[in-house]
Formats: sequence, structure tokens, C-alpha cells
Amino acid sequence: VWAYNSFLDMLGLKRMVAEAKLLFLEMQEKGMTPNVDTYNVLIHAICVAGNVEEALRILKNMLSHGPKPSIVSYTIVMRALSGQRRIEEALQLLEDLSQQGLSIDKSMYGTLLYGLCKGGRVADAIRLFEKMELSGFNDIVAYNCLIRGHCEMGDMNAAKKLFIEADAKGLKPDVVMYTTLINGFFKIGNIEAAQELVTDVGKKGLKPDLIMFSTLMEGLCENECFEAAQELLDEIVRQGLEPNSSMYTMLICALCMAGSADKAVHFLEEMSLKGLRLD
RNA sequence: UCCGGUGAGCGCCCA
Repeated sequence: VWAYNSFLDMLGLKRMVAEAKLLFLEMQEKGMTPNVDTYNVLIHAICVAGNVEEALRILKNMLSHGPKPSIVSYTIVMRALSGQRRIEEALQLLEDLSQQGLSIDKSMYGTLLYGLCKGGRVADAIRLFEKMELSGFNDIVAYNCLIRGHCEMGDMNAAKKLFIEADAKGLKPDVVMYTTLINGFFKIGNIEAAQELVTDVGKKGLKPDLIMFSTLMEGLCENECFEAAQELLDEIVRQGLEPNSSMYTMLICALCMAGSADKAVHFLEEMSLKGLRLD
């Protein structure tokens, strides 16, 4: 069963949900009894594939036959509902799990926080965050969720304050947190604050990744920093990373709108040399 | 120990 669980997980991560389902059936044909981990892996794969309805059905079925859902099962489905901003249904799930006698752990609180922020209910999220604080659940992930909630509301003062608070607590801000804030500052047009954070990433010796660079590319283009956007491509290569097609597409779009057709053509050619195509 | 929570764009789904 353990071997099957691991294999199922692999398939799920590779977005091979159909294959995962077949494997699940095969297990049962061979007389093996899937345990709750097996179900969780399957539910996770189904959720990642975006089929929350089916995940909900499986979760409900587990109540009557098969292994009882664990807190992990609920967390997986909660996360999927939250990602689709279906916060009411997510909260309903929370009541269901209490009725099952399950108690809410740190990851579930984190998921709930994510859901509230994603659903724009930042005030509720702040209350939950304060409650989580008492249990020592506020790790770097929790901080980042709430920071993102504030960013989405354009409240960068609150976001920055949380960032400083996390730092002061000794929770080391990571590239994810910097990316969240950089994105937030770009969205309100505060280019200086965004640039300052980028400098900070370098000072701290953190390794920028493709997601951070993609965020930068979008922010620079949206704020019409065309030179900086072009230089960014070189910086990405210096960091040993490969610019992807969406970065080129953003840059080329921005250059076209700025009326620099010649430069746009230059990057278009560079793209095709690398075997990339416009998105 | 092993299954679950955080960041960009694209695609997918929904509108």
C-alpha cells in the first residue's frame, strides 16, 4: 500500500490524474485496501487538476465507507475551495470536520487564513491571525498569506508592517515573501519601494527565482520602466536562469505599446532563437 | 520520516 501511495503521489504531481485513478482501482482489484493516505493523495491530485466537485464527493463518501477522512483530507479540499474563492463552502467544511471530532491543526489554520485572504475577508483574517498567534501558529507562511491579503487590498502600509514584524520575530523573510511585497508595491505604482526590496534580496544573499523575476518583469512593464525591463533579461541569465516565453511576451507587449517596434522585433528574434514562442 | 497551508505570468476551468 505504501508503494502504491508513493506512486500515486508521483502521478498526481505530474498531473496524471486519469492514471492515478486507474492505479487506485488496480490496488483494490489486487485486494489491497487503500488507507486514508491513499485517499488523500488521490483527492490532492484531483484538486490540483481543478476538479473540486469530485473531491467533495469522495470526501463525503469516505464518511460512509472506506477510511475516515483525516484533518489532512479536509485541509486538501479546503485549500482547493479557497483557491476558487469559495469561502462559504470552505467554512462549511470546517463545521463538518468539527462534527467528525477532528481538531484544527496548524496547516488547517494556515489554509483557513489563506482562504479568508483570498476571499477578500481581510478583517476576518486578521482576527484569525491573532488567534493563531496565541498557539504559536504564525510562521512565515501565515505571515505571507496575510501580507498578500493586505497587498490585494492595496494596503501596503499594513503589509510592510507585518513584514517588519515577521523579521523582528526572527522569521527569516524568504524569496516568496519578498515577491509578494514587490508585487504589491508595483501594483500601487510604488516603484521605489519595490526596487528597494529587490536590493534587499541581494543583500540578504537570497536567490531570486523565476517567479520573482517574472513578477519584476510584469511590474516594470506595467510601470513603464522599459530600460530596466530590458536589462532584467540579462540579470536573469547572470543568475543562471532561463527567461521564459511569458517574460518575453510581457516585454514585447510593453515595447509595442511604448512605440518601440524595433526593439520589440529584436526581442522577438531573440525569442525564436531560443525556440520560444509568444504566449 | 512519509499525504495537506504562502508568491508572478501562461494555459486550463468559470464568467
